[in-house]
Amino acid sequence: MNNELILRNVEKHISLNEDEQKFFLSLLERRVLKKKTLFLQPGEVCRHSAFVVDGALKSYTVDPDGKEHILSFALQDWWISDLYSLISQKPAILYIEAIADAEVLMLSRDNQQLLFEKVPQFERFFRILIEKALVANRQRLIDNLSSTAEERYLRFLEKYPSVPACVPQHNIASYLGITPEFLSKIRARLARGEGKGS
Amino acid sequence: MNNELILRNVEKHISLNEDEQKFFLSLLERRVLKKKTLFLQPGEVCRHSAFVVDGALKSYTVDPDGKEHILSFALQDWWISDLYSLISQKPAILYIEAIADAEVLMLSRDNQQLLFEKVPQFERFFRILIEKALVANRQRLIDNLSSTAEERYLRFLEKYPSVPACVPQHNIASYLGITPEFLSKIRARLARGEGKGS
DNA sequence: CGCGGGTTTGATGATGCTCAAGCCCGGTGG
DNA sequence: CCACCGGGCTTGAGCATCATCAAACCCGCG
Repeated sequence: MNNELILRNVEKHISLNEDEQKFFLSLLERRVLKKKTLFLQPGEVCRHSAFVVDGALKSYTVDPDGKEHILSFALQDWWISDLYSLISQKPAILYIEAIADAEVLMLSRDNQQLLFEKVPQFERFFRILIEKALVANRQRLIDNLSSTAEERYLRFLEKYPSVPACVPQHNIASYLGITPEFLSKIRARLARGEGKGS
Repeated sequence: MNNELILRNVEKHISLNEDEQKFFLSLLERRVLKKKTLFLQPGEVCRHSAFVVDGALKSYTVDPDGKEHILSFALQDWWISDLYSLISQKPAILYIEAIADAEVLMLSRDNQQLLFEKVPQFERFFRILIEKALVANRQRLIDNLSSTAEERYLRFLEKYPSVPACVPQHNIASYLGITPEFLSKIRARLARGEGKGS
């Protein structure tokens, strides 16, 4: 059953009794997204966090030259949203889009407030989500400042081993901040067993 | 008077009556930091946010090769802390250090809680600080993914025109993710009036 | 004066981009 | 069933960006 997934996700950090579980589930809205459907786009205000039950999403910006820069992926069992727009209720700058057909559970900002009032533990839960977002962002910045593309790619594989299966290569390149061609060459080199120099 | 500065800083986003101002000020702790003094180091739990009354600080990590990577500067009228450690009360990974002799006003996590109870507006104020941190981080990631060092440097000058006066060049290079030598070359090129090509 | 740090300059080489072509492979229409 | 796309991945040649190393310079300070 679908709801098991999100309950287990939440119960990684807090524990709920049966009533709390039911109440939480009652606040969620299910939505199916076909590949390439936009869940959010710049200008809109982000009113929901989304929990991915199945499929894959990405969040990204498009720069003045029309190039796409991916900020995050979200596969099964991950949360995704534009945290900035969600918190501030100002217009988003990000796109959030389905990479593959997907199914998500949406929690609106209003329902989240209700949840906080009735089950204060959730304050803790979502605080932890923000912490993780902050840390991930910071770590990624440091990686970009200090490592080569090959190192970043290897670290990416360690950290998100399940991503490459669901996500086209050129999206991973965009996430790493390199061109698809160059990622391809890195992979070729690694496949030949060369870390870097023969 | 020193306290005027922080009051005006806070009142950019919320407005306080006289009692609230006094209460707020009573929770702050003044501290003077000599150049090169550490305000926070990895392993410690970050218990304070710091408002810079005067001088300059930086936050950074040191990678396995011993290279320093600067995450943020803080000059007069800025806040600085390790947001992750502060929120989660887990050990920090960052250093925070005085670049020049500095004077800060510290707000401890406990006093911050008191403040939230007595003057709930401050919830809003600190939420705005987190939003800004998130946005700045995101924007910087995108810049690093999409722009050359020269573009990043120019954008840095626009965004923080007052920083170069207080901060040694090699620190700016570290912030931008390039070597001091290369930053020097960029500056030479720009000084010659060449944006890039003759 | 001499020392030490930060910045500059130059030569050389690695890293990553651009452009252009080829390949693989799953659809789609005849 | 096959021919033909078209999108994504790969390959290669040539070029821009940026790092490394070493030396010189500049300047404040003991």
